[in-house]
Amino acid sequence: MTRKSKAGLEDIARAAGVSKMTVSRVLRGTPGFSEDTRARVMAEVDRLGYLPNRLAAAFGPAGSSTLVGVCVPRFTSSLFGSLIESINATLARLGYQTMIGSHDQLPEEEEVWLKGIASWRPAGVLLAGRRHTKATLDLLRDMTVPVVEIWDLTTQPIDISVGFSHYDNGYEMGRYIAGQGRRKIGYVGALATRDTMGRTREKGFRAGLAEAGLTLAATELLQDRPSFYAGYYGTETILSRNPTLDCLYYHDDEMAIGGLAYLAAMGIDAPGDIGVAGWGGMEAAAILPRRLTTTVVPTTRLGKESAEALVHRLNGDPVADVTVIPTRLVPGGTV
Amino acid sequence: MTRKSKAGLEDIARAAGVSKMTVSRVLRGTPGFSEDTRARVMAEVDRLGYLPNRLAAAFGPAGSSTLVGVCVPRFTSSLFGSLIESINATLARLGYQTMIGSHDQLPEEEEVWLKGIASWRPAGVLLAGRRHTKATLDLLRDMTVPVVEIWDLTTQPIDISVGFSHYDNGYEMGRYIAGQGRRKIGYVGALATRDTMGRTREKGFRAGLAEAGLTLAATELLQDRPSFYAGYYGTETILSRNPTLDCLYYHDDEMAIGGLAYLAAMGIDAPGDIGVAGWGGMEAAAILPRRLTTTVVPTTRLGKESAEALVHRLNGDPVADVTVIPTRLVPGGTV
DNA sequence: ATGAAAGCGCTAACAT
DNA sequence: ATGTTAGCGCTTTCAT
Repeated sequence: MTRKSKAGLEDIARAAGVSKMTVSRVLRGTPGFSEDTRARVMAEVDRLGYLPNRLAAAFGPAGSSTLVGVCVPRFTSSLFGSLIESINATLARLGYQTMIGSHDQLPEEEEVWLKGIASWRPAGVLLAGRRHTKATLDLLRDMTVPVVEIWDLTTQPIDISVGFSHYDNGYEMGRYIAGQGRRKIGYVGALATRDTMGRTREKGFRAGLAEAGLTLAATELLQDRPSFYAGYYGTETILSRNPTLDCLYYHDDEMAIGGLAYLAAMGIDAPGDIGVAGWGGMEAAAILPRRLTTTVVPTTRLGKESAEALVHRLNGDPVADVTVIPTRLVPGGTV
Repeated sequence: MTRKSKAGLEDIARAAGVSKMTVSRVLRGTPGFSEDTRARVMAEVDRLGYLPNRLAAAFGPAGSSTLVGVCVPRFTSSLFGSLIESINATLARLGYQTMIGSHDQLPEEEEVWLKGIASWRPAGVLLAGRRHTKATLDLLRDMTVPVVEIWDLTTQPIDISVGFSHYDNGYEMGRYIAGQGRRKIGYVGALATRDTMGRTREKGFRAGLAEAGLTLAATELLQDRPSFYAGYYGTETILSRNPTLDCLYYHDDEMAIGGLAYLAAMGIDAPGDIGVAGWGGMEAAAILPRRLTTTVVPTTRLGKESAEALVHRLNGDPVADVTVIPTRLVPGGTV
């Protein structure tokens, strides 16, 4: 089934009247051939439609793979979508191929993914997971390749960390909302049973409120993944149990927008009757009738810098252990 | 830099007192070993933390790679996000690893991506591109692996095709909108200079309108990629030039929702003053105050069926050359 | 500037 | 049930 009808180094060498080694040098630009030879070799490469076999190259003692593994919670989120877009574009530009995985906030799934990926001997991996299993950490150590932890900043980076503090994001929003005069504030989260970064933001949020002498009046943690729907129904639920809340902070913008849709459907005015704040800075948040108050995360920059950090490490260039990507709380018209 | 500190088949064989070949058989479950041997081998595998080297396995004469390449226009779209999610989940479940790429509707970018991927000798590829360069077609042929064209249905599938007709989607919406009594209809598209499937839907849309004796009254093709913003500004533009339009059909739901945001901001009522229809069936479309009229595309099913088709072909199981994934026009409250 | 030889870790084919 | 041999296509080393 997987027959190779293709020419190899040997075939080109024969056709060009040189040795395999010379062809290899020409192809990789390693010194050791004349201009005349180069031209002859390249002519044959084109004529025979030579397709390199990186498997063989990566397999050999040299072991130079250009495969990079990237694992995120999921792809169905505007934020992770643009993060992947940026990482992939950056890696592709630098000559690497991206292998993906999603763990749905389950460290065990990340572990399963990593085992499958590790056997391909990737040049490095980027992980957007909150937690890692012991087996994952052991494997990462054994792999002896650069590991970039992205999205959150970890206190103990395995290798390189590029991201920002979710705790600080929540804290900042807590202070902002308290400063707007809101007093009975609720939090609507998702993936209740899993350790998401949203929970970290919630912790920071509580601390920010505490700074102003407030406590979180209600919390609604849904089992579902964050989504527009989840925000819609989560709002319905939290308000049915706590009708007097005057502000809601959401796991992310999609949920906040879903919440706004619920409020609009019920004729509840935001920010008049109730304030709404999201997180992430998705594009849609900026074109709402009233722009959503949220924390903007520069996903494109984060993706680019994390991919570049990995490649710098591979090239032996100096890389900071921790790179902070600044986020920005953007007050909108909803709180 | 890429040193392997890991045990190989040889090490396990020595430790278990058998040959490499026996270890290989145990690991792959190929017949030819006793239960006693199996237990002994597996004990050593665990003890030594053996990590298989698929590079070597795929490289050999057997050439059994479990790498699959997937190329879509972009990742920053709710539809492609859930498509990738579904493809990746399905492939992972079946034991494959996903390598990604995006071509931004440029066949040349798909070609560049494919060349990078092909050298890793993937087991197969899934392509969501509208068009392919000649070099791409040649390379796909030379690769001798299954190729699944997804998203659109092609008249001449290279190998396997899983998708639906974008032309029919547009046609159906054209007839529907005409049937709703709209008469001065405009189309707001994106990526004007590229051959997108949106253009195919537009053609079908025109044909659907023609069926009712109507012609498209205005077209606004933006240079930008489809997005909420693009829909917002595209609507502003088309209406400033054609103030009397009574309905707008958009490249996708994100643009339609952006359009609705513009209309709301300007105090223009939908569907009262102007009708709005999108395409794709993104989740947000269903929670708007008035549900968006759109064509729902079952991205999860499409992803699953296309990935399964690829694996069936690899397993030698029968596969239909063309699989139609039905879409559904869902009338909402916007037209 | 060029070539010859060795070997990466694994599996198919062929013994025993 | 188990072992031995050969070789996948490339790059590294060490000649010349």
